[in-house]
This record gives sequence, C-alpha cells and structure tokens, in this order.
Amino acid sequence: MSKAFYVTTPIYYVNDAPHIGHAYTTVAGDVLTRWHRQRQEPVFYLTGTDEHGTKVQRKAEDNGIAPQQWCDRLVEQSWLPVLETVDAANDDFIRTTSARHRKGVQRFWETLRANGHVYEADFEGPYCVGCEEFKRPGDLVDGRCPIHLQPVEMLHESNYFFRLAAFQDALLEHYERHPTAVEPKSAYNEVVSFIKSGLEDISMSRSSVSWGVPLPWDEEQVVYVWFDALLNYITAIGYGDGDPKFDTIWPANVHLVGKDILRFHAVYWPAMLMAAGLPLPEKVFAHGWLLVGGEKMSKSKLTGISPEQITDEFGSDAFRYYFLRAIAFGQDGSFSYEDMAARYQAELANGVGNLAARATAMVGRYRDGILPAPGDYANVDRGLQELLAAKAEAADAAMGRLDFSAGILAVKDFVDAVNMYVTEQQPWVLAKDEASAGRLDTVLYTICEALRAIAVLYHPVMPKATASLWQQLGATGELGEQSVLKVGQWGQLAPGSTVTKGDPLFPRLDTA
RNA sequence: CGCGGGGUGGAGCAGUUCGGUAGCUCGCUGGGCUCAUAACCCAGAGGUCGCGGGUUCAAAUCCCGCCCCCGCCA
Repeated sequence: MSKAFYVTTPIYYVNDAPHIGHAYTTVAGDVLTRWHRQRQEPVFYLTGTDEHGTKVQRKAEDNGIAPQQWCDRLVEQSWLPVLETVDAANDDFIRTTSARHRKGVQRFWETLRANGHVYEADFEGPYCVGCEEFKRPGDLVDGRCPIHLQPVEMLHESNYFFRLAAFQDALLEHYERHPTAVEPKSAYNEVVSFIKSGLEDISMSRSSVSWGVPLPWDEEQVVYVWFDALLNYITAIGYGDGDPKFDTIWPANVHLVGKDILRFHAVYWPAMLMAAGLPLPEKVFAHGWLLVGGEKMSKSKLTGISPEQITDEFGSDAFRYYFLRAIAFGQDGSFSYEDMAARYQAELANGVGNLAARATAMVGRYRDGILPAPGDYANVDRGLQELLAAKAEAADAAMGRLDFSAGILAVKDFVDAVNMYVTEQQPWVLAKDEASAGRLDTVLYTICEALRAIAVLYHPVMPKATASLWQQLGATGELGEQSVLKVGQWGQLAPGSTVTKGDPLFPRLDTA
C-alpha cells in the first residue's frame, strides 16, 4: 500500500470560540485532501483540539467544573459541530486529552530522554500565563507580556530541557536541501533567519502546571503544552501503540499552520522529530490571516465571526468557495459580507448555477430530458474540449502547490467559456429548424459533458452543489471517485442519460 | 531601531522571485441575445502602481531614503 497523502490542521485551542479563521484552515485542508482523493491517492486528513495548559485549567475552575468536563463540553458543543458546518471530511479528530495521545506523548519523551536529548536544570524567569511561556526579560514591556499586556509571574522551576541547540546545524542543512519545506517563501526566510540567529535549549516540562501529560519519569511535572500538542500529528496515527498504520501515513505531506505558530512547526517540531529518529514533514505551509474591516478578527473587538453566520445564509459550499477563491493562500485577506455576496451572486449563482439551469432546461425542452448522442464535432466544439484539458491540468498543478485561488480560477475560466459557447451556438435558434437537429444534439451534448467535467473539478471545493449537478445530469458512478486527472477525457457522460432540471444550485440572493 | 504584512483605476485583489504592452472580480456606460436563477455574450470609460531620489535604452518590478495603515498564538 502506498503512503497516504497526509494533511493536518493545527489542533484548535479549546478555549477559543470557533470563528471563520479556524474554519478557513479546516476548509483549506479539506479541499486539498478531497482533491488528492480524486487524484485517486490514499489520503489522511487530521484535525483536532489542544486541551491542556494553565488557561484551560483556570477557566474550568472558574466555571466550577473539572478540566476534562470543560474540554468535553467545548469539543462537543463547539469544535465538532464546526466540521459539520463547513462540510469537512476529516479522517480523524485527535484530542490531546485522549488516552492514545497521552500514551504517545509519554512514549515520545521517554525515547528522547533515553537517547540523551533531555536533561534537568534549574530555571527562573518571567512567565506569562496567557502565552504559557517563559519570556526573555528583553521581551517585556513595562514588566508585562507584550502580547497579553498582563503582568508576568516570576517562576522558579527545576525543569527538563530539550537539547534544541544541538539541532541547529541539522535544521539549517535540512532547509537548505529542501527549500520548499516551508512555504510561502516569506515564511521560509523567516524560519531560516530565526535558526541562524541561534537556538537555545528549551524547557519541555512544567512543574507549576497540573493539567497536562505527566512526564513518565517524574510525575510531578507535565509536558509543556506545545511539546504535548505538536505530537498530535503522530499520536493520532498510531505512534503510541507502534501501530503499523503509522508507517503508511507518516510523514505528513502538509502541515497547515497560521503564520503565528510557524516557529513551533518549522523549528521545534522538526528538531523533536530528528531527536526521535523520525522522518520530517514534507511541507509546513503558513497561511495568512483573515481580516475584517482591515483588522485581524478578535473577540475583544467583536469582529470574530462564527462560521454558522455565513453558512446559514450562503451554505457551506459557498463558504468553502469564497475563502479559497477570494484570498491568495499564504497571504492575509480581507473578508467582507459585501464581497462574499457579490462573488456568490456573480460566480456561483450567475456563473455555474445558471449554466446548469440553462443546460438542463434546454435538454428538457428540446429533447424531453434525454441526453442526445453528439454528431460530428466542429472546431468550436473541439476547442472547448481542448480548453477543458488545459484548464483541468492547470487546476491540478495549482492545487498541487496549494494555490487554491488559481485552481478555482482555472475551473471558473472553463465555466465562463462554456457559458460563452452556449450564447454563440444559440441552441434555441437551432431548435427552430428541424434541419439543424443533428447540430443541436452535438451542442447539447457538449454543454452537458462540459458540466460533467465541471462537477468533477468543483467537487472538492463544493461537495453538495456538485452532487446535485451530477444527479441532474444523470451521470453514473460515485462523484467523489471521479478522477481529476482523467476529467479531460471527452465523452464520459453517457448519451441517453436522463437530464432533469432541479432546484437552482445557487439561488440568487434577495437583493433587498 | 521587537517581529511581520501591506499601500496598484470607485471597492476588493493579482502582478514585484528572472525589469520591457498594468491584469482579475465587482461596480459603471453602450450594444447583442432570449435557453436560463432580470441570468448569458460583446465593446467601452476609468489608474501620478504611497512619496522623493538613484540605476537603466526601459522600473509597479532593482537600489537608497521617507510617509502612512495593519497584525502579533487560526
């Protein structure tokens, strides 16, 4: 069995309320994995929640319940439902409080300790509870954490340290050899310059925290939350039990991360893996932020938008389409309701949706809903077929480099070309003259066959609408199993299929 | 001198790696069509590419300086 194409999202912090930024990452990973599934590769898509740390513990106590109950509640009520909301087809959901994760974390650090990568030392320094991190004195602003603007606490601990500094050269060499291991380029440069600035050994345990995974060799301490959380990527796929499935999935092909957590994923994480003798992930991709009104969303500014607010109005397909289409992946992008509505109307309702409606309506009206066999193809028809092959190839190439907007644009170009083809071929004129019946058959077939390809190409992005289109075309076979690599082979839709005009794929918005 | 992102037609963005007709979506104006979700197609108007200097035959793109906006655990 060939290795699965393995994609991960960051594990989301349970205390946060899910907003469209989280959903954006989840959708990106979902589209990427669905695309690879339709390249007929084995795929594994993982997401989950990060549940340990002082903040969670305190929040639970504030609410008068045990931390585990607090986490359970948030996962059930907030995080799992979001996956439904955006129609994510993840293969697993890892929680850092699960037994398999704790077991894997303990096994991992036990191994590193046995191999001499962990040592004990005293440490004293300013600690920010918000960051769950010791600060360097130079980072502080007026004695406060520059991020949380809260006073720091001076903590003295006897901690265990991970020999991060020892991996500095190996990391640099790795990144020199693999210039696309971190993308986009700006993120790569940032990582390399950070490593070059010098790495220091880093504390991997906490004695002051109890809500975490206990060190196997010292139950008085727990694993520092980041060095617990990162391991989800391997504990979810069987690292803890030595499950043979692990080798069919690891290493990850893509870790999707926000640009803020780049350092953890592109410096600490590979160093940890090197220490454990495990292969490194092929790529860490740092995407940008979603901005609302030009600013980063935040709960305090009340700009955090929940995914439901959008899907309730536009549906999950439009949500998925919009964020990947309108924003260059890897860069910040601004979200606005107006832009979302405008694109929905123009590209989905008036574009693909309307094309499907005009096509199915004409087959219904002129051919009683039975798809005619095409006659001889004219040059225009062949031109459309060639365009499909070219655009399908372009879409695949774009998706391969996580350029979702270019991938979608390639398909959209084809949709627009088909709309133009309909206008130019004027089937309604052909229908008035019995002598043109053969030509009408060819034109109608061409339009429907083009739609078949559009359904296949758009399926990873918009699973629901394309399933409806597939059914309206009377196409056979499982849509999710249609190959995006062979989608350009003309003539896959069988003549004689029953074509039905269904409800609009994307109803127009009430322009109130 | 904390780190980072950005300033391109009315709005939102691409293009800057490897200088050479400034592109896309929406909006706007005019025309075509009537199969379709008042949708579709064509044409057009609209830009000192933040500011100043430099390099060059040629700069949104390279170099120097400056101004402004924004983000900092998705």
